[in-house]
Amino acid sequence: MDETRQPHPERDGMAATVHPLIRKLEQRDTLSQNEKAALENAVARTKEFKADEEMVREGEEPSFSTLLLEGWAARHKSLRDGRRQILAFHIPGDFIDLHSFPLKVQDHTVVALTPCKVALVPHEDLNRITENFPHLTRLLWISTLIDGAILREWLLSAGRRSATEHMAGLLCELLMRLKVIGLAQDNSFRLPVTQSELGDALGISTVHTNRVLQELRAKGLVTWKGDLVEINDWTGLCALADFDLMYLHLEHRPR
Amino acid sequence: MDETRQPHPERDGMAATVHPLIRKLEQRDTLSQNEKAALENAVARTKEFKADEEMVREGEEPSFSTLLLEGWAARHKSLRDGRRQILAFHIPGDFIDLHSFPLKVQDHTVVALTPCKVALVPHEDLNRITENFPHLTRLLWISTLIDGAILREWLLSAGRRSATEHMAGLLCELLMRLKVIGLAQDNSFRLPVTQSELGDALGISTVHTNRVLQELRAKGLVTWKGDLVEINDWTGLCALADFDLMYLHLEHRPR
DNA sequence: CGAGGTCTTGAAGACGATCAACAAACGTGG
DNA sequence: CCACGTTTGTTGATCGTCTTCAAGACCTCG
Repeated sequence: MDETRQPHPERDGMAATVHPLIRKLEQRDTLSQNEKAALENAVARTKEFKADEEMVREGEEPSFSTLLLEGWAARHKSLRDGRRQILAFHIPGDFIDLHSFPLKVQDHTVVALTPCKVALVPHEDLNRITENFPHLTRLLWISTLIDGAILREWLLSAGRRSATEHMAGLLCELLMRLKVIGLAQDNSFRLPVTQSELGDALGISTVHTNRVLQELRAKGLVTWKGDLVEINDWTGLCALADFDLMYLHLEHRPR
Repeated sequence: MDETRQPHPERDGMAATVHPLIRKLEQRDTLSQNEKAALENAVARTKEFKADEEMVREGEEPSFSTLLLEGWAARHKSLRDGRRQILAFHIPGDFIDLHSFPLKVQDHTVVALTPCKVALVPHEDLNRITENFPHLTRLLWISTLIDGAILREWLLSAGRRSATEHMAGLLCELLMRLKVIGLAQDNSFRLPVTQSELGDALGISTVHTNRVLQELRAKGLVTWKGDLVEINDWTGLCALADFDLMYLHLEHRPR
């Protein structure tokens, strides 16, 4: 069974927690017990989505934000004629619509790529956090800023990297992000995403996506076994992509 | 003389203020007198840059953030071999590196496209704002989130729009943003940006940029007189670009 | 076992890149 | 104010990456 596609129904009997978010934040700065408790208490309830379900829709004004606990999701926008661009891949620990808290209106759609489990965090609780926990507020702010930093790298890739370089860079990024939350061991991870979806993320056709992946395999950089990706030549992949992980802001420091 | 290239040395004898930022924020929500004063007081000093000077550099850890008061600037990232992507155009009222306040490290460079005047806002003052003005903090947060929303639209354009559609969309966006700060009258504005820079923003070559602009002019959508752009057919331009200004989050509402 | 989705392959064509050259505009110094 | 060099804008020709269309193989799941 595919671990990322099938969430554990009741991992060791405990209720879902904001654990992957805390892990992500603690990668960047230290959290006090109070701050962790404030995050835990902010979760009103959890919810599950099936694959391909829309989790948040463009134009909505949600009264809560959605924290991804298990599964993969993607933000995307489409043009009227159907051309679609994926704007981000999201993994556990990512707030998929935290920006709708200050912004109020959701300006794009988020879809579940696999079955997903999420925590719903009411905006009034987030408001309370901004009133009482300035440091934690900055950390939440940071998590939206890292989304922005990744977006900038994606734009650089879309504009100036070849399709092959772009794909290489995406794989580098995903490995690093998955490692933070413990979903990648060594240099391999599960990527439960179709080639069509990968193409929508790079802004290329499905056919070309297929050829790009073949090229990466032919060069001995990566191996695919089902949805299990193994990076065989990390150095080579980084060199091809001109990958510099600075943009992920993984350093631990006072923020 | 070109108004945007040549900042007024001493506009009616007053010192520079954060006025364009306040104008930008008040477009989205109401500011109290205290909040406006807190912003004004946060400005340590102003500074000027010549055209083509780097205002913030990748890898720096600035102790202040930079608010653009006059002139145009651009964020960009480059690959090792020199391919460059412009990630955003910035106009007065934009915080060009507010994200370096929570993030600490600047992950890309910002360059002055014209002579620029900026206000320097020490991070310790911003910290004080996050401690004492939660609502104002959310508004600052919003300003980084709008940058992110624009970035998502740019990524959609880079990935899925043709070069011509992309250019049309950029012109639509710039007109709307310039109107907010009073730098566009009717449907025309000064665009002190070379075709090479426009190409770096769209991720296309300079030659192709030139041909795209010719196409827009041939279709009667826009007219150029030096750096003065006039949009002759707003509806047509929006239709070509599939432009929807929702992503600019211009609505006034409690945040 | 059949059906629908996903992956793979080939061929033709479009969009945009690159190279090379020239024209126009601009700023600077004489 | 003109002369001159540099930057910016324009044009044509050729080339390459990626798209589109079409079809077939594979694979997973009911």
